[in-house]
Amino acid sequence: MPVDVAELWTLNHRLLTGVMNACSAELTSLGVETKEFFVLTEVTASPYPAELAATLMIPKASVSVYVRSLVAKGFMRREIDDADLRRHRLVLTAEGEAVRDRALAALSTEFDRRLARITPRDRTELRRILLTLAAPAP
Amino acid sequence: MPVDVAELWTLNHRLLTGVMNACSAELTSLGVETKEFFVLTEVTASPYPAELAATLMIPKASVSVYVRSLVAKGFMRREIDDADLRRHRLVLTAEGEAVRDRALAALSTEFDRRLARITPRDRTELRRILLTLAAPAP
DNA sequence: CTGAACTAGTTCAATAATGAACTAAGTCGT
DNA sequence: ACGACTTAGTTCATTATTGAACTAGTTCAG
Repeated sequence: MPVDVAELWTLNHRLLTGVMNACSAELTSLGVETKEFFVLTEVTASPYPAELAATLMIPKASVSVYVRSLVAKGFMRREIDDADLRRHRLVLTAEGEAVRDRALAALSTEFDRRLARITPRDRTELRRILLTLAAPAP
Repeated sequence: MPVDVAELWTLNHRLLTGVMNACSAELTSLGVETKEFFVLTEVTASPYPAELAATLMIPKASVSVYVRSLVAKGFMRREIDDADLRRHRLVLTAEGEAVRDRALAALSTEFDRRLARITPRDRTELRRILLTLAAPAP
């Protein structure tokens, strides 16, 4: 059976959108937008805007917007990087970490509702396969 | 090992965006936008705007926009549904089918480059798992 | 019948996303 | 230590997306 790109895309899109929609009320009450949420979860691993844009594969102009908003809400702050004055090191505030964790928990609950449909072994498989596929082109 | 929602989302996003980016030149030369492409591939299975909006999980206002553009380009046409005069049955033109197939081929080539990293059995697994996860909430 | 409630699709005004141009800082020749 | 090139980040003008209001057709209870 051939694996059809468009089908996989649609499935992925449905999965992610479905989970997101189910949690949007929760995220809204935490005061965080969908795109901002992904910045919140990645910023510790990739603490500079350019790095975030690269890992999350979103335009850096968009990262600017999300970071500005997150800073305005008090979820993170910019620090000048002593080693390279062009760079803004992004640091989560305590509130930012709390919101990230609560949002992650809400998403996980909904996602687990779906993951419950498949076996634990399948979950590990899925992660392994996606890790391989999503790696940058060689 | 816990499966982290945000991680899966990021992986998915990277995979799909990466494949799309690699093909954007091809799609552009075929005269079709990314979102429009998914409408093109789904319209045979879901020939009405409202149905498309539901399966693709995009707002119906957006479907309106994409369909308008695809019709303007001569890739599909609207027919009034005899059974329900409110409905627009969408039909691909010969050119629309040709473009869909060529776009699908381009995407598949790029996607296969990535799928080549995993075994055929894993591909089937992936599809099976996503089918289960992406089904509408019970 | 009638009209209230519903559904398909569109339009439009408002919002969100982003390419391109820009500023500032860093690096590397020579 | 200079100029040419590269990189980080922002800004802004433009385009893309979409919620909400709307039109038109359908359904169905009374």
